[in-house]
Amino acid sequence: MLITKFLHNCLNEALQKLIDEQNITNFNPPEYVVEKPKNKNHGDYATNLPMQLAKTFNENPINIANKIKDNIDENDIEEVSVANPGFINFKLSKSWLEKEILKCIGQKDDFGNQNEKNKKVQVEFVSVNPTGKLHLGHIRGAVIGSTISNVLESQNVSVTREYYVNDAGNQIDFFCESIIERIKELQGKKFIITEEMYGGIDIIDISKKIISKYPDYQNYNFSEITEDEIENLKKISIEICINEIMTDLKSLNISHDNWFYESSLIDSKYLDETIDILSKLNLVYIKDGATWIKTEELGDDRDNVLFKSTNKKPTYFATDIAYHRDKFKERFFDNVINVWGSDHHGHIKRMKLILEKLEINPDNLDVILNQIVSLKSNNKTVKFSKRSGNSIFLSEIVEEIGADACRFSFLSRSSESQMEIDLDLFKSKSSENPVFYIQYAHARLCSILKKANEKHFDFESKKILSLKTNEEINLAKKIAEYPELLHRVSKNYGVHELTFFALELSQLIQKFYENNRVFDNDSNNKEITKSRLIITKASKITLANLLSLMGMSSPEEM
RNA sequence: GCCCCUGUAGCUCAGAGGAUAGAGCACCGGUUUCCUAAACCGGGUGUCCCGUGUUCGAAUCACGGCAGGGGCGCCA
Repeated sequence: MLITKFLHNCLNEALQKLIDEQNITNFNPPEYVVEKPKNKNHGDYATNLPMQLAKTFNENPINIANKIKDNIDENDIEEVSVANPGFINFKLSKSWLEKEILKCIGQKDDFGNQNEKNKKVQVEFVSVNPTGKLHLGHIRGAVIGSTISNVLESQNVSVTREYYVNDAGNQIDFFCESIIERIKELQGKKFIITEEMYGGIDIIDISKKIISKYPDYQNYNFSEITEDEIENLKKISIEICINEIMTDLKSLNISHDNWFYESSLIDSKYLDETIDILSKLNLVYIKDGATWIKTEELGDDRDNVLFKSTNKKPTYFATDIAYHRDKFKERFFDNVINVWGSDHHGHIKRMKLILEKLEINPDNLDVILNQIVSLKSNNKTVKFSKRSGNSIFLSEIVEEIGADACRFSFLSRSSESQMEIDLDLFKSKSSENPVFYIQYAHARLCSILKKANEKHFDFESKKILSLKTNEEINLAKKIAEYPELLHRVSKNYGVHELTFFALELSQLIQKFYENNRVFDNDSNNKEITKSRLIITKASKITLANLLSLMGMSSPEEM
């Protein structure tokens, strides 16, 4: 059981006893927290419960705290103390801690995992238009989405990682036009890149790949191209582009379970069916040749267009409505998590309003907005633009600083804080990235375990564990906290907490390593060696599990 | 004009009702016959953007400002 849950239970029981004793009726238990206090002198965990009760009990919180304290009787808690202005502090017993460490050894790769009820959750992330290669601005959502997926999976959630491919809008038309012009360029012919086209060098790259895979385009005469052939080239361009995106994502240790094509919603008539439902709800009307939806009536700022007047094609919003209906009504996801760039925030409200009309609980859709990543150079902010070609590609970053350092950097900021990256600083600092410190800690543990193996030290069968030094105890406490961390992150999606935990855990490991020799020349100390090998093993398990959830490697040597 | 996010140490950022506000980096000094020195130990005088309020208690909540970013398309 999670520590905080255990302590909550203890407190609730003690509180119930108190209420029974005092014959209090109509009692509403207050919201209170059990958390690790900032100051270690206040114990391992603390609660503010007495202060929250002060008003309803009309009594001094210290008195309440003492009464609750008297009602707590638990073997696993070594010490319960009351502190001003009304905290109850807990110190957990060493035997409890030792039990947790042995549990970790037993569970190995599963340590930290939970067996909650098996929910079905979809995480949709990246979903960048297939109109070029991924760049710096796309890394954040990719890293956050994949990490959330990993954490949820550890909590026994059945996760589908999905990429929504916007292959139906007019951006694709511009993309295809850009490809045609670049192929013409490669043919040595006249070409024009207009402002609305994609001018980045990645398009040249993709064009080259198209020619090498489909050599017919080598000498193709585009002045006579038919509609059908344009459609064909569009398909090919998207295919090649998606391949590039997949390769880039793979370099960051990311893969999706499902690639969902926007066009499939149109081809299957699922979009029309969905709009029909909204029509029957009297939410759809035609004005100025376009089809509109009455979102203002539902509470949005204004109405929105579903089908454009110019070509009767659906807008992004229209297909996205059908897409989300599909997620809930056809594929029965209990929860859907969308990792979106903050520029989509206006989209959330109207999507939720429509979901409600489609009899889907909007609370089952969580949107994680990550704030924009901007680039700073010479104290000036540079804006990314795919179209102007003003971007740094994901592949360049990964090549330069490595996937692990890249993931760590983007993971270590909370998603709602803006990131302004000075690229030169970002690259030059990469060797000082905390990820190497963390991995070094892991390598050092492996080195000890390797030595134990060489010496045929059997420390796992008899499991002797006796925590003595401060370093051992502090490290063990951190390890015991790990399942709590995963549970919390799976609820609040604050994946940046993982990086901070990894760093703190590594610091404790390094301190343990420096000050608590595992192998000693004195053969009388075999018991200590065995005990420390257990802690070493547990630390390695925890750190490796955590690194794996963050999508990073755990090197055994550095 | 309306909506969203952000403002905390020199820099990059955690902390989001609770006790003395933290970490990484940078900077200064020390540590190696011994499991990896990519390490360890020591060194922090902060207007928590400003103001007013709510509360036993505010960096955290409310209201009003200031500053930066994003959104308010028949783009996606």
